[in-house]
Amino acid sequence: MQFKIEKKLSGTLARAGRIETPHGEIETPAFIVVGTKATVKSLTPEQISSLGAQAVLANTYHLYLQPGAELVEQSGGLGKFMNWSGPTMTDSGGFQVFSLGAAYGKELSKVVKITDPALMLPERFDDSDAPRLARVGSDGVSFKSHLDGSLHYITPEKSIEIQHQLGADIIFAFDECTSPAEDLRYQAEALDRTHAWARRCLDYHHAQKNSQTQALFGIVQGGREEALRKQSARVISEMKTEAGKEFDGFGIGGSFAKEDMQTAVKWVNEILPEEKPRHLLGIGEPEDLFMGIENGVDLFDCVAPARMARNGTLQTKFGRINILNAKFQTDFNKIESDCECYSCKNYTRAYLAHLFRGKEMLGATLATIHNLYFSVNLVKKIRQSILDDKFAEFRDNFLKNYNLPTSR
RNA sequence: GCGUCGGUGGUAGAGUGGUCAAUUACAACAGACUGUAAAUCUGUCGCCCAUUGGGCUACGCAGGUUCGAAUCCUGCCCGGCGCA
Repeated sequence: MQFKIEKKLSGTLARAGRIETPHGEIETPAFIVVGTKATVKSLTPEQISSLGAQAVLANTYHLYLQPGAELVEQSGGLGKFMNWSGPTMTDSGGFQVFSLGAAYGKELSKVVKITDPALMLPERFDDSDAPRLARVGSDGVSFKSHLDGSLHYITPEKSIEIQHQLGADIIFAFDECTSPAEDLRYQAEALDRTHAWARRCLDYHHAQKNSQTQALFGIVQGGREEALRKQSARVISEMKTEAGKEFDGFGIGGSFAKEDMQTAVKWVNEILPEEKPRHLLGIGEPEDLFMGIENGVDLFDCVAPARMARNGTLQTKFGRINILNAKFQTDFNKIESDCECYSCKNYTRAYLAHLFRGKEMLGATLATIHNLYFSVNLVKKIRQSILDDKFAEFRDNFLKNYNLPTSR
């Protein structure tokens, strides 16, 4: 994998560039489409490609459980298996440490509000006895399968081994994504673990020949704490094997309070080496994309557009609409005026409303095409605005419209 | 005509003397969703005020029994089934 910066936007950390992988290029900044179980839910690869997506991110934990990493390997690797010929990535399973662990059964999500009850606890308490499917040990994480209850112990080496079998172009170190509700003591402890695991991932990766074709990104954690974030950025970016091998790029992970996200990203990206790509894991609402790019992020992935699409919420430049609202039954306009996606070029809001009310599968497909096009294309337009030196103008104009509280 | 079973909120369908404005599901109306435990979840869902709460009208129609009836009795109307 190689990364080239084409243009930097002065006065900010923003840059436009391109990543070369064995399966093609990714022009950055880029919005990577999520295909957790080797499928972007409801879409064929042709549809993924024609909406403009450049790469697909799948998940180690999910594919390990089903259908199994060996099987994917036998089939010729992730891309071959799912018939996606472009670049692929796999997340390490680190997010599942959070979503199936501390966040299991709770209302905690990847991004919380600073006023969230979970953050407002008068005192921290130990809830490690609460039901959860993932438990952190010193050596790795034990998972109780959400599919059949079977037990699995994932170590850093195991995660990399699975990711080697899956064979994506870019893979991630196994980390511990922490809850934003954890106290400083726990965040520091978890960060030490994430660093130790990163080291083991890096060592294991470079001991295998897969390291010649697959790139490994290290993940920065540290929660909401400036000192921890900066420490993590330094540790991960300076980490080397005995032979001097480093991470090929970086992920910025964690569960954020929305209000803290910008500062956290900035702290980190001011430290990470400029010449390597940075991926802001799991983030991708429009405001976040502008924020991330302005603060030096090259890659995003986010399930929100696809999930929202399946649940009937569609993106427009004037904000979201819920296609299930009564008024759309007789609205014969496009989902979004001026949108060039397949769904907008061929169907009306009224038709989408009908499909959703009838619970027809095509509704999910058309909505997903639109929402993913919206996010992918938004980042492409931001990229172009960097190349044209019109970033601030484009951002201000977009956000002004997007946040209009008026009719959509 | 006789017998029999049944008529409950937009729909289906619980309830069979007080804890019933009435379980539940669907529909309807809104909301949420950020490295996918998610084609999911949450709220509202007789009318009128209200902050907790209160008032009113309601379980085919009309009477009745009872302190109290969706629930019991009588008659009527409507529907299914059986026998003529």
